[in-house]
Amino acid sequence: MGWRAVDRAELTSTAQNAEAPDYLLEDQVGHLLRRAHQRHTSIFQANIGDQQLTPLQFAALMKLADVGEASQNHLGRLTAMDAATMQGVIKRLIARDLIARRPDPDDRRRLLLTLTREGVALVDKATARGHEISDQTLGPLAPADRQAFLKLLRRLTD
Amino acid sequence: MGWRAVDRAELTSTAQNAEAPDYLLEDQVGHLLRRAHQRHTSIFQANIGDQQLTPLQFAALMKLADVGEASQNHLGRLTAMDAATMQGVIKRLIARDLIARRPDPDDRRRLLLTLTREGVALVDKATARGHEISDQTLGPLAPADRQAFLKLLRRLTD
DNA sequence: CGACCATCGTTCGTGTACGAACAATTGGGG
DNA sequence: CCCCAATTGTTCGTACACGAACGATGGTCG
Repeated sequence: MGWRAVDRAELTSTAQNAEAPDYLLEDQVGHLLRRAHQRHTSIFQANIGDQQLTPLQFAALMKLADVGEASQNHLGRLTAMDAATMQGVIKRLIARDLIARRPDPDDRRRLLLTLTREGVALVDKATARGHEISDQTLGPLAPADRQAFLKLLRRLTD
Repeated sequence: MGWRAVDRAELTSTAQNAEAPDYLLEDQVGHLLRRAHQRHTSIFQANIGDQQLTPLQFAALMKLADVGEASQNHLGRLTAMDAATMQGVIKRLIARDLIARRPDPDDRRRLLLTLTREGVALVDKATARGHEISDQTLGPLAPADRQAFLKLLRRLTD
């Protein structure tokens, strides 16, 4: 716990406002959501077992394994990425030969995405890791609280 | 609700895997945290009433108003931003003349940050907005569920 | 058919995120 | 007192995130 000495020093620093402020950052949902998400990505990186693979790339791969084939925008909606973000994610996955892209014969605007053999292999290998990551992220919660938390969290998700 | 027609089309697309996949993206904490955070930043932008002000810039301002004065790294720890991220946030706030920077006479490594008069004025104006944003983010939850949710969320926050 | 509007993929610009490396400074131990 | 480890702020590179604008294609409706 290397933070103790540091934190003690922080407290003695510049406590200008003795009165309780009317806006406490630590109590705001947005800040807590951001920090929880930060913690999750940190857990992801430490456990996914592939230094290059990011959470969004993983999400795109898993979703593609789920639906089999999809256009970029479609996959973007399924994974909650806009078209511009999708560009970069797809580009990097193609560069690693994890997915392939071919024009849709029925709609010349669309590019259909599929997993390559390497992509399928990576999905197979990483699926268990993904579950471990989710478990570890929820680790601080009592098992009985986890479903309740997920249920509430899902309501804040449009 | 302009998504209905679109969503119906999605469902008819490419349902390759009839069996239930062993990894459902929609059920993973990380994905839900990301989406909830996305929704929050969207609510923030629509309600903060300052087109240029971002959630992190707002957090830095509010925290600075709270502690009065802090070095960059110190403020970074208080707002959960690393030193590199802090660079950009501070640079933009200084460019808008919302905060000022002066060397710490007791430690020549440090740069002390304080709110300018404009910064204080903006904080005063935006505090109520901040509370509204938090309320609206928690809007989908029943009032009785909100504290329970925040309590659980706080546990996933290191 | 032809005007019109939605959708698809792309690019640009700005703003988080963060690992890594760096020079300057500080504080502590020998 | 000197050495050394830790801290501070900075820069670089990569990867999300998303608004905005764009050209190309597709479907619809008069």
